[in-house]
Amino acid sequence: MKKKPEIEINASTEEKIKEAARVVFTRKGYAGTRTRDIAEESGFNLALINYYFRSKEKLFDIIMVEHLQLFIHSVMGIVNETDTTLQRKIELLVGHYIDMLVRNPNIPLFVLNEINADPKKLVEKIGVQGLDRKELVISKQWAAFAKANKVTVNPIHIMMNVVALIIFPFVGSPVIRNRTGISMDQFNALMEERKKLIPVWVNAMMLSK
Amino acid sequence: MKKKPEIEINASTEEKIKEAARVVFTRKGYAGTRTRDIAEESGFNLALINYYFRSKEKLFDIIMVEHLQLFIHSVMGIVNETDTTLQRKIELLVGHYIDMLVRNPNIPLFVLNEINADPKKLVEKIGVQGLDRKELVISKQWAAFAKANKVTVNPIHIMMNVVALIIFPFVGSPVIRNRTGISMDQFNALMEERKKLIPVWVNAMMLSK
DNA sequence: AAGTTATTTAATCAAATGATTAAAATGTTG
DNA sequence: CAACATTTTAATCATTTGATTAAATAACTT
Repeated sequence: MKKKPEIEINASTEEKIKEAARVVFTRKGYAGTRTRDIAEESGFNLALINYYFRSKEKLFDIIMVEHLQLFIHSVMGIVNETDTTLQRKIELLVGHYIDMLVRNPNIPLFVLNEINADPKKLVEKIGVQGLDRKELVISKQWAAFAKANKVTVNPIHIMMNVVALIIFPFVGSPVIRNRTGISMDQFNALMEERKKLIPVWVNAMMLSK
Repeated sequence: MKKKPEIEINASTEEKIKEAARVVFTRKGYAGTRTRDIAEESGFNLALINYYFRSKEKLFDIIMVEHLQLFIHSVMGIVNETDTTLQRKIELLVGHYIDMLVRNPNIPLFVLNEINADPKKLVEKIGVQGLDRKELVISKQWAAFAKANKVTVNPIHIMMNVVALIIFPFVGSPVIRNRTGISMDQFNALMEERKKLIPVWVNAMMLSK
């Protein structure tokens, strides 16, 4: 029976493989990734990745779940605060996501891609539900704000816009950098600016007639 | 020697294969598509697709070029008009692209994906340059507008925002529909609304302090 | 150190896949 | 219809690729 391996035996190798898988999957997608790519990236033998994780798909699922958790993590906390204003929440969310995306710029395209490849799978497999939107504090705050300011636009538009303004630059990064000729550093500086700009823009959008 | 085939012999088959390839490639990406998928989708034998187009990659390149042309097509005309206002140009561009995307909702993710997979390839292979931005009429219009209204924000932000507001909903469509529970028809209705809303929002953004 | 378990590797399999070939079917022309 | 060109197919190859196996190596326990 197991002696030392109480929970995780020498996490090093397993963790290295996962990290390599994360890199390759995120860059090339599921179909574009060969298990041999992961082996090479990790520096270990091909058989190792099947020894630790039973199959390419199992490994992929693990990576995907971790990515999605990164997306959802800590957000529920923010949106359900009772004594934070709607505007402040938007500031917090924008800042939180842009920070995360600067660190992991390839995640959005990867996630969107795989969701598109098989919409059901991720909805079923990874129950991302649990957000009964109408019950969220932020939803009520929006309703109150909309009423007070006579906002008539469908809130779905505003939601889409906030997400679009945050995420799209990262998805389109190669095109943007190619068309504008800016460097990666300059791009990141722009993203930093957006942490302050997006909330202002969103506010202007909500109040525009 | 060739008799009737002056230019294109029975375009039907070749065109059907291309159409099938367009469907499958756009939905599954390059790596995710097997030549057999295209054969099946087209209703023809596998060898046919290699008979008409020399290889999977050649066929893919053709599809990709057509998609990119669809993107660039007619836009140069709009942005270089001399007697159309900046605001009106934005309205025209937004309308043009949303119409196109409602008809071809899968193109953006497909294109972004493949650009990400190999940024150089598309830049080299398909010379999308030719837009010396500073020389465009719309650029000068922007400069004038910015000066007149004391706009200080980097124009790259505004460009990114316009593109983001147009394209992102289509890229995120599965997620959006899943989270909000709206149907495809309702989604398209929202997109229709955005043709009028986005120009207003963009204006509000440009003038927001 | 001996024995046991965990880790890693090289070699190999079977299925999937891009591509080719040779021949059959279809159409076209004189 | 005969001769020829074009279009389509079935069969087959050669690689690639996900996965397994059996053996070697390293680590740990007593």
